Amino acid sequence: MTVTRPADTPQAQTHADRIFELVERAIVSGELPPGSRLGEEALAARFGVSRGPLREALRQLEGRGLVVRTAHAGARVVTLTRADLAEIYEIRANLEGLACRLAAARASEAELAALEALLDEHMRAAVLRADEAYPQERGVPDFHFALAAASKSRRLERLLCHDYYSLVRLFRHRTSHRAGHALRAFDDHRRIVQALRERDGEFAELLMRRHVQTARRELEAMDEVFAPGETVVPWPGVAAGD
Amino acid sequence: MTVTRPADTPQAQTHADRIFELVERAIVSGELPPGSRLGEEALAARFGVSRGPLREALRQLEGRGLVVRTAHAGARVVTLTRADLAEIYEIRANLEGLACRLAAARASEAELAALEALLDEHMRAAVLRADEAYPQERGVPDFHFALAAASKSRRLERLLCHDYYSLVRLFRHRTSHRAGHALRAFDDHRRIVQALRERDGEFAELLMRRHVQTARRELEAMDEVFAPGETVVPWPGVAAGD
DNA sequence: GGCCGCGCGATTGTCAACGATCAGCAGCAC
DNA sequence: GTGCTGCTGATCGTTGACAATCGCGCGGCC
Repeated sequence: MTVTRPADTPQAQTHADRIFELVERAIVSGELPPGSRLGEEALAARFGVSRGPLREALRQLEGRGLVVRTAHAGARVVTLTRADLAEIYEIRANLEGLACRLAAARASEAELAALEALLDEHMRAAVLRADEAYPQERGVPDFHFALAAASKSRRLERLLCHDYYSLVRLFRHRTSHRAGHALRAFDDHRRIVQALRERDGEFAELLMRRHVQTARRELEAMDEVFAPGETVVPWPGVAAGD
Repeated sequence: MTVTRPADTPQAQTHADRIFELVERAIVSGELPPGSRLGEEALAARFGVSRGPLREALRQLEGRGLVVRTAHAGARVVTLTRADLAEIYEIRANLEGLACRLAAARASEAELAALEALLDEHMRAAVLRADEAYPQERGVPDFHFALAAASKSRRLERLLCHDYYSLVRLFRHRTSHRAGHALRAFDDHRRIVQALRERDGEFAELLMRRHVQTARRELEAMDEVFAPGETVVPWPGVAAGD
């Protein structure tokens, strides 16, 4: 009983894992803006570790698409273009649609009830602060996360929540999220859950695809998502190489 | 102009990148069977590098889903279960379907012609050796690769050809690929290209989904894909944890 | 005056050694 | 005989230092 569960305690995490999460959070939150250089020594000093674990974390972040590395030239935070947004949301629409289709067939009654309770909670939160965005990372779990879990496909869930959500948040982190968007999104979610209730996978998939595509169009409409100032090219030098 | 292109010469590759590819190839080819332990020192000695670059390569492989790492316990080649096969092929069917839909709308005439030429070449190769499998990694480029490229979505292409194809080959590497499968697959491919020619994205998507799902069912039918002997559980100890 | 080559600084890639942690086993108490 | 405890061997995680490479500014040359 004196054994501390290594899977639960953050102590069991190795330094590289912790640095990975910290840098990921810094990138997604905008603290490390797109295109900014990630010097190894500087980052290592900032997080109080050596360059070894940091390099491993950087490799992992590269695999997740959050940083781009060029040999002997260092790592930078990825700079996403309009084409990237279109591609990411196209893929995400399909994948989340698949999650809906699977969830309609596999979700348990308890999971459906949990989804509905989640919607109720979101509505209450949205009513409380109408000017605020749709609740995210405010302690209240995300709708898309719960839905991915209900698909009962661990790989799909990991792909959606672990790999792609960071990229999506990279786009959303500076959007002001006017209230109209939150209400429309909430309505979409409600309709999707209803389709899930009726076990109509095809319809749920269609609704989810349209929901994601709507979000894409909304994001594409605002320019401030991409460039902080007016720099269209990520950084001078290698741009169209790969 | 005297500059040797660093992106083309293999010299520009760092050790970690090279080790990554080598270990990936060893895993996919079955040289490192599923569940086998990947001791750092042994691998480092085998490839003639230190443990530093090797650890980076292992991290990258973990991110790609080819190895599983547990802190302080080492890395092992991933052992894919029947559930994994179902999940992977379900996702792949959707993604390749998406690639078809995009390719139907975006592929240039030259790309379509190249796809048809590829099919001709495949047919000739299949006719030459009817007992052989569908031509793969024999110098002749893969059909699915060309199609992913034709989708004009770099991220989708990377996801399909770079991330998921290794997993698929992990399943296929020991299947004997009887001739019937090759012929049916070739016929599927021909029909898909025809739909692409007619710019019928919906139909091409449907065909591709069924094509992948058929491959899935065929793989599920043969037991030798999963366990080399009769060990159903990957390795004793932690099994259902994650 | 403009362009080319070149050395220097900074940064990355790599290595070998140190401390930390876990699995397995011998030994002892019950 | 059985269960626990402490050790030991091996392996992983981490560190600091060394070598290789690239970008950049200076000087020389056309």
